[in-house]
Amino acid sequence: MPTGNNPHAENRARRARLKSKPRPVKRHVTIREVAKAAGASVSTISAALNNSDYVSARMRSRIDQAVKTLRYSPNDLARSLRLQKTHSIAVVVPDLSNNFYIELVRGAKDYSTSANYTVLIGDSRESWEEERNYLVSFDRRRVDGIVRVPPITPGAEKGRLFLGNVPVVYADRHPLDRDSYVGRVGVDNTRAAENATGYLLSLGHRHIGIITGDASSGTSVERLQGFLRALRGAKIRPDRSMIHNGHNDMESGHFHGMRLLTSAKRPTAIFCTNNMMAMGALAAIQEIGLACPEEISLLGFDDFYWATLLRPRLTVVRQPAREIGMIAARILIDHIEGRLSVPTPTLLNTQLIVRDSCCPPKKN
Amino acid sequence: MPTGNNPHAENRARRARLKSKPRPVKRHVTIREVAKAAGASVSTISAALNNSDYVSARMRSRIDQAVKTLRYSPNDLARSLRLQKTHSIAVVVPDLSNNFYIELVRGAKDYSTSANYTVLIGDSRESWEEERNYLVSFDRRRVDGIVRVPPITPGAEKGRLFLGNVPVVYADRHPLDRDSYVGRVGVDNTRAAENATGYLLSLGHRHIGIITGDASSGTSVERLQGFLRALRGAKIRPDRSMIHNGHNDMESGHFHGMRLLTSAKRPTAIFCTNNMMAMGALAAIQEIGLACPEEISLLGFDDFYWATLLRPRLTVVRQPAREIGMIAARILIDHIEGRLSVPTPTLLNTQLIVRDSCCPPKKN
DNA sequence: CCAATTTGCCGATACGTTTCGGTTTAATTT
DNA sequence: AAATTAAACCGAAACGTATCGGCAAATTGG
Repeated sequence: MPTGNNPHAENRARRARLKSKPRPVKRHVTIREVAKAAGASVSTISAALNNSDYVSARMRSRIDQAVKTLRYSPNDLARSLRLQKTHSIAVVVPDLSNNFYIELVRGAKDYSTSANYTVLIGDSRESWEEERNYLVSFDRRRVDGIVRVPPITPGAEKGRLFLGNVPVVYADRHPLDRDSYVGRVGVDNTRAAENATGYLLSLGHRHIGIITGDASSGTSVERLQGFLRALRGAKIRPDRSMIHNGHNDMESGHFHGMRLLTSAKRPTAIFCTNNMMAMGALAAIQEIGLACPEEISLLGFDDFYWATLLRPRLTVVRQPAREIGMIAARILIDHIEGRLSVPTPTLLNTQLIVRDSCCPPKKN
Repeated sequence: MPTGNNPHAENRARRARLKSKPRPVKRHVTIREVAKAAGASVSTISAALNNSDYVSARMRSRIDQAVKTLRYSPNDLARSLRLQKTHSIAVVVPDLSNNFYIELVRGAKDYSTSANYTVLIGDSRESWEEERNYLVSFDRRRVDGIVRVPPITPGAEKGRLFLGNVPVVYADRHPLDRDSYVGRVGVDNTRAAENATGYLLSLGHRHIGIITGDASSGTSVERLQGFLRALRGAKIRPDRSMIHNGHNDMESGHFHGMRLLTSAKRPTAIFCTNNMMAMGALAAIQEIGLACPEEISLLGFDDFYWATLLRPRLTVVRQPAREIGMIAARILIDHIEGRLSVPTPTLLNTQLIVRDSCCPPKKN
């Protein structure tokens, strides 16, 4: 029995009022109704459901029964509100149609699941505005942390959004300027690009074009630097006209591929710093009707499951996408749960997957 | 000033207690602190933020000020709890690495955004268990509705989960048994498959293999039926050994492609009822070293952006993936907001995209 | 057999919002 | 000038859950 003066009438009245306006179809069953059905108090139900505390076997089975017949589904909104914790993280990537990010997301998801966290996915499509929308939305949802792969586009991130106090770990890409984060995981881009370029050099190429991402991204810059370093190592003066900045999508790979292939001094090889641009460049090659690799070698970054279906089968630098996602999630969750660590960048190894799209240049 | 007896001490104490255990790093700014900073009451802040009600220009600017300096970010958990509405829907698809579903998700997302709804993405990877996890998780999050593309696998959905009262619309695939839903959108699979098969017949093929999905899916069944109907229309007895059931992934496309291609009476054409299996079959063709399309024609279902990069460029039945997602979201949201409609299936048009992977069979 | 534990359960409170009904002050009407 | 109305704001009560201190009853120890 309620101890105070009877609040039932009031409750009823308020409820009716609330209902009157937008007329929600059907209410969800609450823990209170379970309590009534099981002849127990709300707190007991709660205790039983979070199987902690003392609750007798008899009571527990009565509760299970009630839960089942009422089809009770706990309200995570209320739960998270009370707990001041959602047990969820967000992963925001720039392009879900890029298989690399799917793998990354899946890695993050799998780790999170094993750590009892839920994952929310954002797909910013290389747009700062879209990404911002996702970030504020996730922030308002009070995710416990965010794995972020920011867009790369000129114009950069204007306004510099501040997410409350949500910890962020950067994966794959990272911003150039000092941004606060609790972790960062990716690959040693400079070394990977240097090695890859070295491979082309070893085949005998001296005139190599590169299609890389925008210079506002640390990742793109590093890959370009690796490229340049390899050239310098081989005593080759980099040719300004051989360096093109794309947007990490197929279209700009195609566009800049076209420009490279139709330029006065056509390169004998093209290095693309991500998979989408490599595909775009391949499209350009096919369109012009050049024989690949005989007339033009093509080297990509990121592997993808249909790379072997292409003709020629694409030679690429493989990044461990799945691991990047897993480790990003791990670092993030470790931080959330107070297992601190210094935010030193975690760098994973890349691997050059040699297939058919590169060969020595034709002598002329 | 508080009117009752001073509750501050108590609050402080409880807060300390709450904090003591897992030690949350830093609390979020609440509307109450904004109220204090702006010298207004909580209800006024709320009114201002949801720019409704009467709030003077002066007050509004004071509030804006406070919001900005405090970096206030409203708590959507509390908001949704109070509102009994999350303004979000979930989209659960079976395979995010299949570009078809990315497009579908993006369509749903774009429509939802325009209707002021947020989208949560689930990727069940063709696993009933995974899908179930997503569904109950989204249900507990109290999404307002779900766009569902269930997995296709033998073993089917055991236990038949009941999501509270969350409205569901099926997209692309739909279950065979009577399941309750508020809408369903896809294509006329039977007709699409019949037309596609008709195209192969018109090229002169009489011996056609098909790789389709599991028979537990209405969609797969319909596509198979369309195939059979076309054969019957051409007075051809379907050959049981030409019909293979895969799992809608590349691996099974490869597997069954192999079996078809190495069978005693090799077909002159193969029809795959989704894009992943088409790619798998192509891999098999390449592996065996058959000339496509001269020795074996290949026809796929679903278009994808790199279909023209493959050699031969793939001929496919294109489904309007993006539209399917958009319309699914529209139907769902219409339902949520009480704009009712009869749950009659919405069928969109497919289109046969003729490229290079089909040609008349060789005379022998 | 009584005191001290332990076991099993319950009531009340707070998490951060929104909303409804009031209340005060200012503006308008009679 | 008094009475009505409008404008601008506020207090309190939920939304559904978890937790903490209490309180009986059952169990134990001496």
